Amino acid sequence: MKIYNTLSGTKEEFVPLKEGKVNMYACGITVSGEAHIGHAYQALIYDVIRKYFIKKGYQVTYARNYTDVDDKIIAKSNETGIPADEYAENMIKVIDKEMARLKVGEPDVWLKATETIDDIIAFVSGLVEKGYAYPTKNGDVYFAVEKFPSYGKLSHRNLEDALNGVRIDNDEEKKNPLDFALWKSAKPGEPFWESPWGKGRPGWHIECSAMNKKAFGTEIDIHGGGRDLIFPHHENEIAQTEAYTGKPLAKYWIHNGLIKVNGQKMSKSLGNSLFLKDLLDRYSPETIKLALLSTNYRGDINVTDDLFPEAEAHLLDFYSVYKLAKEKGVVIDGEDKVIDDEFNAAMDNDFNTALAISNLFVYFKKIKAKLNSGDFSCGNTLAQIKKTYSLLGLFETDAEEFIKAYGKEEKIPDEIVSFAEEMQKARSVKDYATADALRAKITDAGYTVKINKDGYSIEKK
RNA sequence: GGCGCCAUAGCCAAGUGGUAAGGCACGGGUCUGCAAAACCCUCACCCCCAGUCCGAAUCUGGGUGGCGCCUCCA
Repeated sequence: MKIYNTLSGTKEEFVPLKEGKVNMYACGITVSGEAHIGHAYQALIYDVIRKYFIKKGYQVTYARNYTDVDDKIIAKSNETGIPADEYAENMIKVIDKEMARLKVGEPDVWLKATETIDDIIAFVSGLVEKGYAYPTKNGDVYFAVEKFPSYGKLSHRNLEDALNGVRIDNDEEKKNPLDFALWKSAKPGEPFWESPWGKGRPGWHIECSAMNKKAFGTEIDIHGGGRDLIFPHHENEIAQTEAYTGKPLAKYWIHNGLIKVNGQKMSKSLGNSLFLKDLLDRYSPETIKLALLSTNYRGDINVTDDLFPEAEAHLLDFYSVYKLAKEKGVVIDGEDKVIDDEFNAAMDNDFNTALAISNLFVYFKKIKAKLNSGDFSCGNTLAQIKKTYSLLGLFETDAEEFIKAYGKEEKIPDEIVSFAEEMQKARSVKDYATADALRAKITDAGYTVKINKDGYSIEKK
């Protein structure tokens, strides 16, 4: 099994720290707003990865966090008048609900920054004691990057490189512009906790280090997150944890690509964020998953107008094969080892869900051909596809239900049906002028009539 | 400016040494009064240059182009 490790920049054979066990951690959401498609993508990927490890027989512990105290949350709190902790708590509930709607599995361990404050303070104290961090007279505590020689090893930049890019105004109290806050003193009106350095709250990076330590102790197998977190977030996590524990934070670092919308980065300032809620209102959860998993997790996904509609059309097509098989009396049961083997082979190569999904088209094409030629020996294959691809969250709906819910066959108004009936009558007596006129009426009303061997069908356009 | 990632047909997208999966679109065909749908078929030497090798989309070097990060970000 191969995994691309950001740390080495190569695909590596996966060897767990402890045989048969996988400890993984993924950086979750800062709950200053609702979940967007990028959050969903990230949550989905690590859930799939977790499930695959379980399938391979590993005992997996998967931890995820919520950052529930930060500048943006405080800003939102001031904006809305809702206390910051309450705002964060509500947002977590909303996000959890949406993720559940998408049917993304929950991690084994949920962590929240505000529930880890004691650990964070102990962590920061330890770093100060060891000389890796220093408090300022304002009550802030900074990590001294120069004290950590391998700073930059994840993002592959050295201190000089990184320094080169610094472009923000810096706190004069900092010894090095790259030093980052472990603890921030509270300004009037901000939420705070008592600490050896006065009233304050944790910096972003230290939360993850402390939560990781809380959940797993020292070194973990896999640490994941969005690619935008490599620098500085994950770089800083490494510095903190390794300075403190003297041991590597994680053996494998994996990073998923980001979502773009029509070629542009999704951002608040551009106003082009796609919220999970809106997508779920328009498409089935399986559609969203199929679309997102059709690209390797490391690549960016460019969401264009037809990405989701196309995925939904594919799913409808797949489900229609199940429906057809059922109608032909095929008993969907049994095993097909080839399907599962091919799936595993794809996933063993850095979780290649894109390849696994493209295989589906080949399978269904063959099954369809079989069914149409009167060969009904595909019940085992159909059963296996359901079983194997449930790992990606696909084919978990009853075929008829799915088609009913997301297909184009909606209730057709009686008027339209009667037009179609008349049209058929006209056609039977070769009165094509009348037939065409009726067809035009139906089309104008927003429907399409399809003539086929057995009669006709009407679809909404 | 620094660092990183990427570059495969009109579009999306697999493929890490042996002569290019899959999807969408296009084109052709079967069917059809017409049309739609369905089904079948067709469609790329892999950004450029040089090198390594019997052999490279796949490895090395150099270009060119795009993106990301360096400020909060999944």
